[in-house]
Amino acid sequence: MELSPTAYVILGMVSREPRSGYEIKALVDRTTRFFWAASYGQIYPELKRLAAAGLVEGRDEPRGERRRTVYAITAAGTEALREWLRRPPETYEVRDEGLLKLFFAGALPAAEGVAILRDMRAHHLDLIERLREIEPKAEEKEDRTGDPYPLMVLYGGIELSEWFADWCERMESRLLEAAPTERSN
Amino acid sequence: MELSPTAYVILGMVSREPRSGYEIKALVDRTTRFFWAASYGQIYPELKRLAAAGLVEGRDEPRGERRRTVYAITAAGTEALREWLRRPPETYEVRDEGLLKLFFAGALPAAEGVAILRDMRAHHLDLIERLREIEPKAEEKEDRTGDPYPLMVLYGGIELSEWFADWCERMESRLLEAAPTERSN
DNA sequence: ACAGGCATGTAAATAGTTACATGATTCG
DNA sequence: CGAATCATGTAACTATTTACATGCCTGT
Repeated sequence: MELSPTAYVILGMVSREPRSGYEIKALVDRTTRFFWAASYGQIYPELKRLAAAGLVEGRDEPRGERRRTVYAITAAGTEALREWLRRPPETYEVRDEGLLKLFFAGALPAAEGVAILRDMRAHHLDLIERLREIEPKAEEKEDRTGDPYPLMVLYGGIELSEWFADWCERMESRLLEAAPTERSN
Repeated sequence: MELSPTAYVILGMVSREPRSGYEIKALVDRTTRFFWAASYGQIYPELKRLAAAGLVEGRDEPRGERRRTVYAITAAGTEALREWLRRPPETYEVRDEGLLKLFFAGALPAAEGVAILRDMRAHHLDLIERLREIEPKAEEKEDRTGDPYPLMVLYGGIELSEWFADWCERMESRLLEAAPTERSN
């Protein structure tokens, strides 16, 4: 049985403790979103498919009058998750409109490539800030669970963004050296 | 008129010289594919839409009996491309199944996270090699056109992959230090 | 009373890939 | 001659996002 990567995101998210679709979405938004996003439109139908396949089990756990279904992973689900984790990854995709614009920046008057690099840099700086906001929670969680991987991935994301922002800065300087703001020295 | 980023890829590709859909696809595969892919299923219909909108112009230029339509950018097309280049980028998406697996690696027995990092590292090393194969062609092209951006982006991609491969290596060592191959001191 | 968060879900639209069909040309 | 490449295109499928609908609960 072939599952989509998004199915494994869900499996992974319920593997430590049972969660509702809503909680899974919230968790994804705080964690994997940066390298693997998922929307309600995927999560709820996928939960039903996984339940039908016996990889998770839903249980009604209403809070007051508000209905709520939490899903727990089954033995078969744990097996499927591990089996996936052991297969080499297949998808590695980047869709970066900034790099795309930079690639075509030759269609613009000389100095304007610099503006693209500045936008890209600002974006990564902003991303770093948002990732740093997550940090305390992730650190606390590592202390509680002893699982080093989520924090490792978070630090990796921060470092990567720092590399990217730095690269933008270096390329900006290089462009400015090559074409010194128009009439210079 | 709102165009998709893929439309701008096409506009960018025909902005320097007229090209056929087939040539555009081949170019994309050698260049932007690494941060913005496009398939025939997108390119041919999009070329017709762009032609209908007056942003490109198709001309029949058969080679022998083999029919062939090359598309040239129009003044309006150049304007649309420049206008897009000046807008700040919107999309920045990464879909990295390796990072996803690493994130959930806690579901695996201790030592196995290392295997994921090794797979990721191998992938980036391989990517570096493929990018280096493109290098000579890109350098030669920069000499011919004087456009520094495509090569800049290519070097950026290589450096990024090098950073990534190095990070994998460092994280691998860290895991091995933390859990020295089972039963230690 | 109302805003905001909790909770589940679906319909419609958009995006994108894959596979196929067709046929010419070139090179070994 | 056959394989690879040039060349155009479409149909079917899969994935994914967005927007909406519904309704309860908590805090101000």
